[in-house]
Amino acid sequence: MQNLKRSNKGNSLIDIIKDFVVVDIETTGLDPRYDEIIEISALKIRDFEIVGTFSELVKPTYEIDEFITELTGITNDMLNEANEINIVLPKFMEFIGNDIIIGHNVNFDINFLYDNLLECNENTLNNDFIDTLRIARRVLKDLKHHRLDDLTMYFNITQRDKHRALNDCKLTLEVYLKLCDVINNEFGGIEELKKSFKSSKNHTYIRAKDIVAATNEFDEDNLLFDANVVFTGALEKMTRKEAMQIVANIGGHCQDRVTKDTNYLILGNLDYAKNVKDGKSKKQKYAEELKLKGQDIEIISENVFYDLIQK
DNA sequence: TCTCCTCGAGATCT
DNA sequence: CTCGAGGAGA
Repeated sequence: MQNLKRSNKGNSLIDIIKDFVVVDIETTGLDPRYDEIIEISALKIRDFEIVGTFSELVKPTYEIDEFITELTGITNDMLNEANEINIVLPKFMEFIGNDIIIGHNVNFDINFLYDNLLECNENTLNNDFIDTLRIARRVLKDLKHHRLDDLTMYFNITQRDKHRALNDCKLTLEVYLKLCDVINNEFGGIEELKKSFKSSKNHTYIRAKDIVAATNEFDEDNLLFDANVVFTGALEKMTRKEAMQIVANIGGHCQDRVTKDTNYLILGNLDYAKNVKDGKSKKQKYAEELKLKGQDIEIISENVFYDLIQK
């Protein structure tokens, strides 16, 4: 594709700070190369309080489409009266100064601003920034989604109907303050959070031995009871982890790989695995080999597995 | 068995 | 970026 380096762009920080600016923009789409900024807003924060507000519509080169009007409530009529980007940007830059920028998925906003600034022949946008999305994903691991709407819902903050930049700044500010509370009260403090980002070995590997049965009441008639079970490939209806939990609850024993004790190999979808050439993983090949030698091992499809766990 | 590497998919912003 | 797969090497 394209090699957009954006040199001198600021660094992504993980921190609790009391002085900063919250930034949000509205655009005509998601791609900075083709889409335009139609609104820029910012809040200046000192000692966790709002001390200044910036909010301006920006007149784009092309008319905006219905989808964006529906999403934001911004119309072409409103934009016709607005200033163009080369007028608004310098004022915005003066407003934010050297402050650290906070935003939700803030790279989106910064990349748009950075590229537009470059086109207007201004300086580069080199402020450091803090991304509430990045922090939320780390400290609220149990949440399935971390969109701004999900977080305002989670924290019982007012819901938004349309996407307007200034309102979204205010919501992002509240989310950031709530996240700071979570970091302090539940995560063990900001240093603990920083540490969790520093250690590069955050990649968690699901190990069969980590799955323990949630019950002692086993159905001893189930074929999977006391059987050794291995999965290969991705299942359609659930994750590997969920499937292993079900097996454990039936009284089966999950393994990470096929061994001489394995009784069932369950085949998921291997399409995604580029290094599996002929459609069979190493687990499957080894299982077939063992079966030929007379081992009590069944190679079953995902659907047969679902039948087995029904009973 | 344990640790690390690679790769694809999905998430998030409008 | 983060997660969850397969796989290599010690």
